Amino acid sequence: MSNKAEIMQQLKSEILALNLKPGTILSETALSERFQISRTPLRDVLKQLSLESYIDIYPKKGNLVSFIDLDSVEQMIYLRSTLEKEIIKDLAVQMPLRGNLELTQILDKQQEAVQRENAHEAFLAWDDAFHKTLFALAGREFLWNLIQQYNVHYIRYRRLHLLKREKLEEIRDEHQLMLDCITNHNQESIEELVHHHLHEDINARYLQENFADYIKK
Amino acid sequence: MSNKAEIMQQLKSEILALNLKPGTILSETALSERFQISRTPLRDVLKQLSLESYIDIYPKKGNLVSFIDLDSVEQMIYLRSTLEKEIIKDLAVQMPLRGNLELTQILDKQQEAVQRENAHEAFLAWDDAFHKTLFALAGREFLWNLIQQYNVHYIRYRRLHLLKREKLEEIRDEHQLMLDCITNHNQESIEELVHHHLHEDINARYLQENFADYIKK
DNA sequence: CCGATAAATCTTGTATACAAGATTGTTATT
DNA sequence: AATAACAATCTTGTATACAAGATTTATCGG
Repeated sequence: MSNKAEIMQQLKSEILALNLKPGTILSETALSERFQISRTPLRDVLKQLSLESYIDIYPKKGNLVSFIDLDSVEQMIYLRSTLEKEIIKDLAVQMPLRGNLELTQILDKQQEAVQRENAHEAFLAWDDAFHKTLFALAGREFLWNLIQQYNVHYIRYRRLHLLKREKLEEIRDEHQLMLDCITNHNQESIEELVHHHLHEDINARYLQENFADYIKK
Repeated sequence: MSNKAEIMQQLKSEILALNLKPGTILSETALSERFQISRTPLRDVLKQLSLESYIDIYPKKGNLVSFIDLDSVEQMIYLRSTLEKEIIKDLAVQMPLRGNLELTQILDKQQEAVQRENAHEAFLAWDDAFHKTLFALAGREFLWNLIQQYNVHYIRYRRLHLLKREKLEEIRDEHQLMLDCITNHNQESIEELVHHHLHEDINARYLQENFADYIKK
């Protein structure tokens, strides 16, 4: 572990996995000892992390792992919901041939994860893969990547929800319904479907009560 | 002119105004002499400029003002169009009381700019103000700011179009129509209106022919 | 003259010493 | 004991010397 890209990836994944909890101090000197590298390249990494909202830099005071910003979460859900409605409607008009196969394979893997115990991580990964593939098939990978750069708060928010199996099944089934709409060229139900799919599990109160010290006030 | 924020603002505005042309080399030593500051803080500025696509950093080679990426322009227009359809529909359902006055005042100023000669800059500024205010009234300033961080290519693209007066009048009139839809709670025409408004002046060929050396290949 | 190789000179990347602000702890005074 | 002033020690911010890669120039051989 020595170059900047690796260090950044490492810190990002620790923050997203909540191993580095919101509020944790990331001091330059401590990190430079941990990664055996000088402060200068480390500052590059921290600068980028702050631009992507992983950390907050307080000049001459220190760097804190950012608290989860529920407003940001709501805004990103609105953005994703709006965009995905449009993208899925586009796909219902025309989709690349390979699309049906790719999406079906992902749904199979996700179904597998629903059945397994302790497969929460895998489930979320296949969930992401499904949505990312929708963007890609519509030629909107650019916008998927743009969203990812602002998704720290949303990703951590979602990870804190431990969803019951029935909920996982519902999510997976809704994916199936989306694919059905696309293949049947049925634009009618898409808006409501996508809106429900992305807004359903907003439960700010649950987080406020159980993880108050992770949340931005 | 000495602190980092000022330097960044200065470089951003020179790039957006195309005073710094795409492809121009921004060497650290040259900039450090110009701004009378050492390379370290300058590198912070350049890092951020690259993350917002103002420049491209080629490691150990140099920093170039980025070429205008027409794909990015198209993607951002799709994003804005999709979002603004939703936002204006939201406003047609409910808008803060102050909204009507604020938007009307902006439209007046923009009308003034249409009449004046050589008011192209002012026209574009009021155009931006109108759209920004729509976002703000809908409680979506967060998303407006997000878009701005990826707008280098779109802003420069739009600036290269020298629009005729008839075109300016059309743009301004469409703004008026949008406001009418909102106040009349008329959701019907919004989709088509917004789509036409943002997609109309895509004329990649014009740029390709007249500013080929500004465009990313 | 042409081409290849090497050297000089660009560029940015990294390490580190020092500057300066913020916080903490201590001490003196009431 | 409480408070104010000061000092020590944290933190990050900046300047600069040096390292290392990339490019250009020069030199030498054919």
